[in-house]
Amino acid sequence: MTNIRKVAELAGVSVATVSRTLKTPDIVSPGTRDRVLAAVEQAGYRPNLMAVQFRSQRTRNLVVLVPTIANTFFARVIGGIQEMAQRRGYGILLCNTLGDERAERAYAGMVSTRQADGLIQLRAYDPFTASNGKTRPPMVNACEVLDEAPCPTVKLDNRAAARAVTEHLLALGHRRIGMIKGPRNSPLTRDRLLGFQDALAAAGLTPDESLWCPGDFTPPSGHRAAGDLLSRADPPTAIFCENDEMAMGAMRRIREAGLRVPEDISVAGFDDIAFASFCDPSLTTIAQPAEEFGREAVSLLLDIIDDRDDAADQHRIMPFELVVRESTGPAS
Amino acid sequence: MTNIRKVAELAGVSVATVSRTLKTPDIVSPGTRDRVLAAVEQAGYRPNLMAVQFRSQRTRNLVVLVPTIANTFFARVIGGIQEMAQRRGYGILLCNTLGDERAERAYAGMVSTRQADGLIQLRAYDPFTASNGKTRPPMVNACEVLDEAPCPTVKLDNRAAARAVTEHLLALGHRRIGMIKGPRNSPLTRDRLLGFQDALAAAGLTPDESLWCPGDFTPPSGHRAAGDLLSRADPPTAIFCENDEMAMGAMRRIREAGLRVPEDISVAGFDDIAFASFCDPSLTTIAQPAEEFGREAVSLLLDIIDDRDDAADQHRIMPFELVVRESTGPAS
DNA sequence: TGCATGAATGTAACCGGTTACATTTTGCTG
DNA sequence: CAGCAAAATGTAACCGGTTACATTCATGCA
Repeated sequence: MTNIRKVAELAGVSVATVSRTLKTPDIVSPGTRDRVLAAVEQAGYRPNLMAVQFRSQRTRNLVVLVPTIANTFFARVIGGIQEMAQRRGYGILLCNTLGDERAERAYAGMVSTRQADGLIQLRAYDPFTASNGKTRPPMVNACEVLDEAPCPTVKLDNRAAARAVTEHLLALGHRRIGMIKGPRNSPLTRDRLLGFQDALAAAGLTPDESLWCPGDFTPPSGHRAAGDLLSRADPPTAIFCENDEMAMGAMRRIREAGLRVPEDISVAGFDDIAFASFCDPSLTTIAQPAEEFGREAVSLLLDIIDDRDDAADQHRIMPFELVVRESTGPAS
Repeated sequence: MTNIRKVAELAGVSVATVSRTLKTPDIVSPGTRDRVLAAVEQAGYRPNLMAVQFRSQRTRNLVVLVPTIANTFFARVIGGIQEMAQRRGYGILLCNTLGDERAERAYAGMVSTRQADGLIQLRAYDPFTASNGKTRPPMVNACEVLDEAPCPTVKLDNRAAARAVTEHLLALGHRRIGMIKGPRNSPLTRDRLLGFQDALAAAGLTPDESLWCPGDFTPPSGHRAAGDLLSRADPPTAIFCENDEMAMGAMRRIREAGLRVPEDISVAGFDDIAFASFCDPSLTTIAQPAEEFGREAVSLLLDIIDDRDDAADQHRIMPFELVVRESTGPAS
């Protein structure tokens, strides 16, 4: 392996001069500089970044904990994370946790053990809970956010967005509205449910909890839940799904039952994934700036790492937009 | 920072004993072992992995170059990579390259500079081409594979798979079959096109190149290309899309034209992404073991890294399966 | 010419583990 | 109890950069 000593020897200078030529060329005399650069070229020298990182105690890597990379929305968020990280000179270590807290704590250890400089968590769980009293490693919580997050957060006003969807359905004359929820115990699911109830309450309706079905954000779970709703004696005229993937599954199930969307049943989703505008019928949903979530999370995290004073307590609320497409129509 | 010397002091032993207690506990006497472990506990000691990696010249990280993480198929492949890497004790550094060769070469540098131990490339490009005569860093090329890959590869027999799809369409009586291609210059696109031609030739048909439209594997490009095909004087009765995302876009466009799938036009895709079975109509496609691509790639890469002798020249062909669903039917 | 000053360069400690080799301790046998 | 092998532990070099501090050298001025 060609190291800095070999280059120094080749150029007839000391290792310090080689290091300086590469890091602060202006304090090296032009003659020496050229000689060193020629030697670098000749030896095909690339600095061993492990040594650099070790010396500087900075890896310039960030750990990202993703519940499921298979989820199209998260894929977009990761795209944004990746883009901003690259721009700022950081790499990302992707960890697909499948929501397993033990795995998340293990991955979070990569920050404690200096494999990475910070962590972005896309789920509502603090993997550093158990870390005993020590200073918290740099972390940002985005997308699905803890209520009392001990770190900066980036999230949507899920309650307001869910309310907007529900109000849209109410305005179309729907009164019995089914709900396909996300995983239990999630603040995100809870907030979307609250927004849903807010809208019903504002319209003077009492919510019917028998129309709330559990799901897990995958198309099959939406399919199953919709089947459940359709089998009721008095099925809903509209279904609000907490994400688009479940909405796609639900629409499929409705058609399998011989019913049409939106003529017989309206369906709304959440996230505005790429397929939302290409499926049939195209999906009414809430558009979120997914990539922007990622970019913002990286930005906040690097603020902590470079310890900007005001960085620790930043909480960003990202904008949403109700996108009305073909899957919702007047109540029959 | 608590380091190994602090722990050694606390336990009243040498740093070597601490190191041995953690790495090879069996060669340390039980009494000392307990004392050291207690000190580790008390000090809250976590080994600095940067130091470990630096010393051992192994990062236990792998770089993954992915053309677009937004593509559902790649998301599954990455899932498989991540799973196998984790199982073998490696982390993955994800790089979303968007097909930019300059970026790919830059990321590949992470291996040359020891930020990672190896690289998985999911696109047909060798980011180490320019590296002058040196020994090639460990690399595996998967999914979209170079013809004369200088490393192990994992791929599908794209030609045979495309032929299978086309034969299915021919069997349904289709004679004018449109083709929506992937990006030019891609061996993958070329092979799928060859398989398509193989089937036509075997059926005694002469291919009509005017029915081949360019696309880029995204839904909008499929949408556009389908519009193009429909505007022909004599549009095709079936369209074979080189991936599912374009097929979704194409189906959308067909319905916008007031035509039905498959009654008026059949559509077939490639990849069998999650939505293929949930869209309307569900999509006839080629199922690929996406996660298995990822797992296999990691496996081969680690074989090279641990230099198993026979590792360098392995080429895996993964199985495919034609999945016939609702989007293809008899020619009208 | 002698000396001060600053620029250029060299020397070596350092980061925190690992491990070859040296040294000490333990346990066993005759 | 001597003597030896094996087990346990300690010492210090090492990985490859960075950088504080030391040293050398050139320049300008009195």
